[in-house]
Amino acid sequence: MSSTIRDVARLAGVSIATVSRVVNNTAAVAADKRRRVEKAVSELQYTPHPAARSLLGQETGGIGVLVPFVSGPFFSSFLDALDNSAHDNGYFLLIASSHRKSNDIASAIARMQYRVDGLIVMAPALHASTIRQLYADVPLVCVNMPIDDEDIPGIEVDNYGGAFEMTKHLLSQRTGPIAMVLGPDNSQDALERKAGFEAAAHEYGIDRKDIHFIEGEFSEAFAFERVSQAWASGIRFNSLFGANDNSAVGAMMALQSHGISIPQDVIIGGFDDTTVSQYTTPQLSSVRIDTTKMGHLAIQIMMQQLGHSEGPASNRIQLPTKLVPRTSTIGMMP
Amino acid sequence: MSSTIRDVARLAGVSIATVSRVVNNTAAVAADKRRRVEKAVSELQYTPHPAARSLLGQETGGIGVLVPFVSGPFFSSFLDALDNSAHDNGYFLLIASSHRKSNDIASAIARMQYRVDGLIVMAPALHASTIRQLYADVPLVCVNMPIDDEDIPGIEVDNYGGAFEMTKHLLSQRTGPIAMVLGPDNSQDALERKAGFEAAAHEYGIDRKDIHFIEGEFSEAFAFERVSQAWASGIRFNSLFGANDNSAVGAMMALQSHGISIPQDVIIGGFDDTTVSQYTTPQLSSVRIDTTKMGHLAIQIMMQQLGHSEGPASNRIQLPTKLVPRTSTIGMMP
DNA sequence: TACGGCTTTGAAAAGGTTTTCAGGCACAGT
DNA sequence: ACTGTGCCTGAAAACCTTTTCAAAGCCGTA
Repeated sequence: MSSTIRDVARLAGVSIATVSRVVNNTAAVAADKRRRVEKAVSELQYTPHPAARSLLGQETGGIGVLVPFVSGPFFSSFLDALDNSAHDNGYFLLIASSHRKSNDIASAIARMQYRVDGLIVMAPALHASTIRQLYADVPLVCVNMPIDDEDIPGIEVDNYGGAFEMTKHLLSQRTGPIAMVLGPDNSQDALERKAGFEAAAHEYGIDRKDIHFIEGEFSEAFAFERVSQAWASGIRFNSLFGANDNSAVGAMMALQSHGISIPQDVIIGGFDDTTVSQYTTPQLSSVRIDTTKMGHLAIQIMMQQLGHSEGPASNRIQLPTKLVPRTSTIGMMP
Repeated sequence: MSSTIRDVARLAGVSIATVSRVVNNTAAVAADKRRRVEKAVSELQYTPHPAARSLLGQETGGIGVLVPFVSGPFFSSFLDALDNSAHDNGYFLLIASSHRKSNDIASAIARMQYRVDGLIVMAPALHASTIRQLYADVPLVCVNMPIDDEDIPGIEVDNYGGAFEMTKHLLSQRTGPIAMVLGPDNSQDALERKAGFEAAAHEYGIDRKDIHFIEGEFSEAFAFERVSQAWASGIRFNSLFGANDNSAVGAMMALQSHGISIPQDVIIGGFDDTTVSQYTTPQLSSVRIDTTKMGHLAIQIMMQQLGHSEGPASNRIQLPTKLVPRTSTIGMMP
């Protein structure tokens, strides 16, 4: 069915070495032979077998990507950016999701052995050095996760700063008791957001007993339930910060179902600025992470690691976040 | 760094053939040698080089996936299901997006040559036989696109039926002039939805001059603009069907910005039942496609093609759609 | 004419694995 | 003791490509 370099050589009346030279444009070949080879290549629709190439230690042309989930607006727009940039650089993506379970990560990485030229990993519950240990032979770029090794390049999101800014925004609109729906506690980004929240609350002099933490796991349903419980059990607050948009939306629904008006009674802010935040009523204020830029940067750093380009000056980038105020936090001061 | 089958053989004091037999469990091996080999394997952390395997015509363990976009709730939840099922079957995914441009599809497929054991393609603008031609050597499963070859397995979404049902729903709530925001006209699914819409409108005896088509391209912004224009230019209708949720939401925003109340003045239905439909005000009625099931089925059919399992009885499946009525279509009869 | 240097070419090795083929060995049956 | 049978094992071929090495051809110069 498919033709090999031998078939091409035979048809063109040259040696396979010459065919290889023409195909890869790697050395001078006489004009007439070059033409004959090119003709044979297109006639036979010859494509070099990538396995043979990578067996010789050549590049595979693949970049492995590990994310907690494939779906969801946050991850999928990151993947989209990754896909675009990779494609532009002549690479393709091998994608695997871990669903936040770390044993899946190990097996996914094992399966990528020898198949990729580099690895882009987002695993908020793991440390970069753990990943590096799992697959040491290949350039690694860590995104949005704790990077505990100087030498591992990566992109860190300013979760702390974003949460700090959002919390300040909330408290500047409405002071008094405040609540936060947390994220999963093995998740570094969730912890950083919590820290930013706390710092801002302290800066505003909010009394410790007026700071309420509500458990969450980055999901709308869970947040709905826990916030509902909290409110029913008498916990009161003037403003609420959700560790991500899902949690904030769940909280909004829960409070509204208790007859609370947003933003008149309670103001709410989220994190990630996913698509939904524009469609809730009121529209949800959030903290934007530029996932597209994050994807482009990740590939850019990877290309640099692979020696294909100059890349950014440093291979350790802090990605800023941006407060996006909407109607869920715009209310009158009491 | 990484060890080869030769290193294992040397350490265990056997031939490489024996190592291969132990690793693949492909023939009887004396108990003591087996143990020695296993010890050596774990000591050296030996993993067979996939390139060498696939060079021998073995399976690569990869499945290529081609989708128009990676992001967006519809595609990403499909990808998520694909990823889960593939992982369960020991396969990993090579993902590429075409961004609806067909030349990208050709190059993406070319890049997957020899790297995958099968191809799952969703390319609503292309025909299955075109894809087959592009890469003939490998099992193909086509999803949500026109399948013009008896022998190509695939999953067809009942776009016609879904649109028919939604349109009937709309007209049963509110008769009279009706509009539809179309999809891109090279997109088979968009055309089927249009056909279903027309059929239902005719069945309800709606006069041809009371059926308005508004251009669209499956995007919210585009729909917003065109619907706004249409309304401004005096076109009137009691109900509107968006070829997908994005278009329906765009239309809703446009009409609301003209002071029209949904559902009091105009009722609106969409298609795809993406996440946003639950967050708009009013909530958007839509037609659900079970993307998770779609992904599972696609892998199931692929496994069957690869001879790994029985799979469903037929490898040509019509995936039903389901009407999900919400508040955007619940209004009083005039 | 002879020789050095340059360009172009092909033969062959290497890369890591699976699989075929044939040989070796032990054991049972005669 | 000899043969047949069956199980284990290792050598070697095959998969497809890139790259090194050496040879061959050609040109110009001494």
